[in-house]
Amino acid sequence: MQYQAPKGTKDVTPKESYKWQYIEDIIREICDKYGFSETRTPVIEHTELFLRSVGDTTDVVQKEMYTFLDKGDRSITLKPEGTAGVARMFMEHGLFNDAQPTKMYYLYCPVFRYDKPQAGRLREHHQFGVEVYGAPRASVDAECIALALELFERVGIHGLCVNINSIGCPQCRPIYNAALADYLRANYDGLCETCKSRFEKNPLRILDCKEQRCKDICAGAPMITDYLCEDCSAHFDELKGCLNSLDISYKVDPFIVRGLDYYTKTVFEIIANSNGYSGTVCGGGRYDCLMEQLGGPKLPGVGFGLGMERLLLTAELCGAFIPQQRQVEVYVAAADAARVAGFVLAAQLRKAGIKTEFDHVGRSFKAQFKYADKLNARIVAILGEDELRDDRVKLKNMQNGEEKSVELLSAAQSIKEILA
RNA sequence: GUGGGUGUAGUUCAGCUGGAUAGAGCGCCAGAUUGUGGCUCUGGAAGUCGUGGGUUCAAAUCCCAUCACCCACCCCA
Repeated sequence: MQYQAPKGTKDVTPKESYKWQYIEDIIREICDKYGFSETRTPVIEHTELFLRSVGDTTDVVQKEMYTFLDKGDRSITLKPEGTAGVARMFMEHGLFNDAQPTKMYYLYCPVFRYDKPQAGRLREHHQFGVEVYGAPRASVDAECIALALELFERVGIHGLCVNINSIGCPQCRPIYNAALADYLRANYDGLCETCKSRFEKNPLRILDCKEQRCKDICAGAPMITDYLCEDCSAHFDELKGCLNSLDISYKVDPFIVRGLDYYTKTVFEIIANSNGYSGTVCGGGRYDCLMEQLGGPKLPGVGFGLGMERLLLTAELCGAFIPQQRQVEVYVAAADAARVAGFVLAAQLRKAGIKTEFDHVGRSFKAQFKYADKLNARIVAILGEDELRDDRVKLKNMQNGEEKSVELLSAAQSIKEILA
């Protein structure tokens, strides 16, 4: 084949789009129930927005962004995550002037990261995410987690782990960072090479290292949870209390450090451990300083992002049943002499709200039947020369084989009776 | 970005210690069944053997490069 989709991108073929639609429908329904409204923001943003929000020392910004100059010499970036764009939209439209909180979600939002692709990790993937601004209490944090869990449950994904942590705020984190740096400096020689370089840029990231020697060192490192200020500590306690009250089981994992700089206080990850794919299927947290950092008012925020491709992959590995939504209700099979009449009948049935299919290939009468069967049509409306002459149509129920002849004019009514 | 594996019909794969017209299942099309599907049987279409180069009398098979996918690391959704 001469052309193929660019590396790390994936087509959704017409055979599988129903899976996406199924999940999207569930998402809309749940978000609506929780009081979230959909928002849509551009695929491109000014590069500066991501430098200021995601953070210019993060891997995402440093090596994974699709950045280019447009014809007006503006530096433009394909969005690598969903939060920054929504924050920008929120400020640009002065939504902070409305009664708060503002609860928003985005769906099928394309996200780009220049990374080495593998299963569940693409260069272009699609996110569903939730953003709440103007709600400082930890109950929203818990509400977001509950929303995500409800989605997973509805889709049929089980065996999930909720890991939470608090990474403090500008008050307490510097104190912790200093303590961590002191500890790591004392153990510097034992760290792996990448961690040695991390030490200068972002020592927090070392906690996330998968190398055993670094893990061993980190096991004895000071814990952020011991350094939280009163406010952060109370917030973290409130979150745990809220999760407990909803019977959501979770694990406090002091080693969760998110890769995006805007997080404060709550961070969480939902991990799938299904046979085959195991990894983060949802990640999020609180970003109380983001809005201010971007030059807006001081307004707390919280949310999460969730990769749709990973969600779908995990659902399939869990053996989740995803119903095929469309089913042909009537296939109009017409003999050659009755083609025009059949074409018109199909149009009339559709007008009556019946899902109808008609032959546009020029198949033989018999082949039309075979094809109707392949489409899983529930009824075949037969228009032969006899029927055409008598202004009638024969309806065959494909499940039980029963046939009955009805007047052409009352076909829609008769079909509805059979379908009911 | 680092290391490893794999690329053969639409699809899943066989063939690979070099040898003649490159195979199978499923799918697709047609017929058996001259107005009636599923099952069965018969036939058919469909492949630059990922791409480019090299070795050789001869390459799907060996070598090199390249592209893509998969796995691990990194990072993340």
